Amino acid sequence: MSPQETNQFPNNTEVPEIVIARLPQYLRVLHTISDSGIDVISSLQLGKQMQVTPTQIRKDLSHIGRFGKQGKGYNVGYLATELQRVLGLNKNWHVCLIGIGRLGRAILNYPGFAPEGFQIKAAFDIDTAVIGQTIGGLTIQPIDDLKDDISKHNIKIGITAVPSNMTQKVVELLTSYGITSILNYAPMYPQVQPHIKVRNVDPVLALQSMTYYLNRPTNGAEV
Amino acid sequence: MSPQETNQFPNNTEVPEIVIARLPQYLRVLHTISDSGIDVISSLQLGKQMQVTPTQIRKDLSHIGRFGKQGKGYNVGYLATELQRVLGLNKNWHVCLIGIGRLGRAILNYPGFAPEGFQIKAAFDIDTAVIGQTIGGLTIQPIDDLKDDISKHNIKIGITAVPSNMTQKVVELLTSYGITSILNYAPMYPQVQPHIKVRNVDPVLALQSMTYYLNRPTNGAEV
DNA sequence: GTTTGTGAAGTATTTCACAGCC
DNA sequence: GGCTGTGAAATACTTCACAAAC
Repeated sequence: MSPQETNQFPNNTEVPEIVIARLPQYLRVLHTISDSGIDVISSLQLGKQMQVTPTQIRKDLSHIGRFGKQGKGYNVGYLATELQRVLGLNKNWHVCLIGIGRLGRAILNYPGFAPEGFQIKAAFDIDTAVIGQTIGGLTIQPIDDLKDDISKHNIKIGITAVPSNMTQKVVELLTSYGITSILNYAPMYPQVQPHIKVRNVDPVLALQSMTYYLNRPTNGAEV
Repeated sequence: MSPQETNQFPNNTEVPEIVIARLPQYLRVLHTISDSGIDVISSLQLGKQMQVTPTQIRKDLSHIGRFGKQGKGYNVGYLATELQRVLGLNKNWHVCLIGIGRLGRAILNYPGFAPEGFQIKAAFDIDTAVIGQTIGGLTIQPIDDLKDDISKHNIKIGITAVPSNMTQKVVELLTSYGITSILNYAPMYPQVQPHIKVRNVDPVLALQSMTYYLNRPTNGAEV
């Protein structure tokens, strides 16, 4: 396949969402591999490093294109670039944050978003005691500015860090202004239309899904 | 089935992990339903509220027992209690935290764990500038105390908030001391033996799995 | 010789549909 | 009449196995 072919969608079937969710993980590992000076890697080696089967890597990648060379493997830099392109990570995304409580402040100060191309351009609250404060270089605004700021700053992603009982309302506000991607930190899962993507960050739920196994007799410990 | 029967394992086949991961979500919604004064709920109503199919709820619950009444539905309080029991959430769990950087501090101050029965009993770091400080009522200890503290405080769960390049080592340390449940905040997935459970909290990965859809022509937006 | 990309086979998970019970 | 619990059917996902490419 010649490089100038536009092959962003090699077939007309949907890429399974579970595959999409794995691509950023591949990308991240490719970056560390690239940093260590390795130029070419096989699905076998990559799979060993990630503890996934090489077949899964090849099958996943086959959903979005053909990036490898038989007998060789994948060019690390090229594959990373292609994954970034497919995932839309070759540009910056503008994000807004709703809810400047304890958690919201931590998010504003979290240094992990910007280097990955996610820039928090505006932050909102309803509490007049918070509005006007400057945190992490951003001045907190009243929620009424949300609509205008979304278009002004070309914001495509919303982060919600408001109390559970307000989250559904805030999510509906965001989607009514055209936001289709939401990262939700509240411990409840807002209901949205199918074309809206929500990812929930929920450490308590993660803990609660492990205690089940702490209760069992230690199966597999004989390994 | 009489209540005094021990039916914690209605059959000898494994409960799928994907089912276990959904049970805490059911539990959470049941609590809010209970708070609103409703005593009995059908899988249809519950499914509407959670936007999942009633069949899935019934099938999931059937893996761990029979909790409903035909023609009626589920007693909210009873089902919640049973889910708590099966998940091991009817007791407190002792947790330790490794890594007291910016993120670790936020975790120590996060008020969401304790009400759900997860108590951070000890916190560790290797930085002598941090060791000895008191944060959120806990005195930060050197990592060398980890082994003793795990047995002293009956700690069963570890939270890692150390840099990516140290996470694998810290996870191996924890598992070598008998920890089998780990909540990992580092943006890398540590490799562990099959009987060790790891849950990763990774907001950047969550964002990166949404940008794919932001790039597409808005499919489904015609709804 | 090595490794990809992929149909086919095999598993896992979800949904259907209905007997049995309230 | 309404709803659960569950085999059977359908769908989704993973793994196998191998032809084609290097």
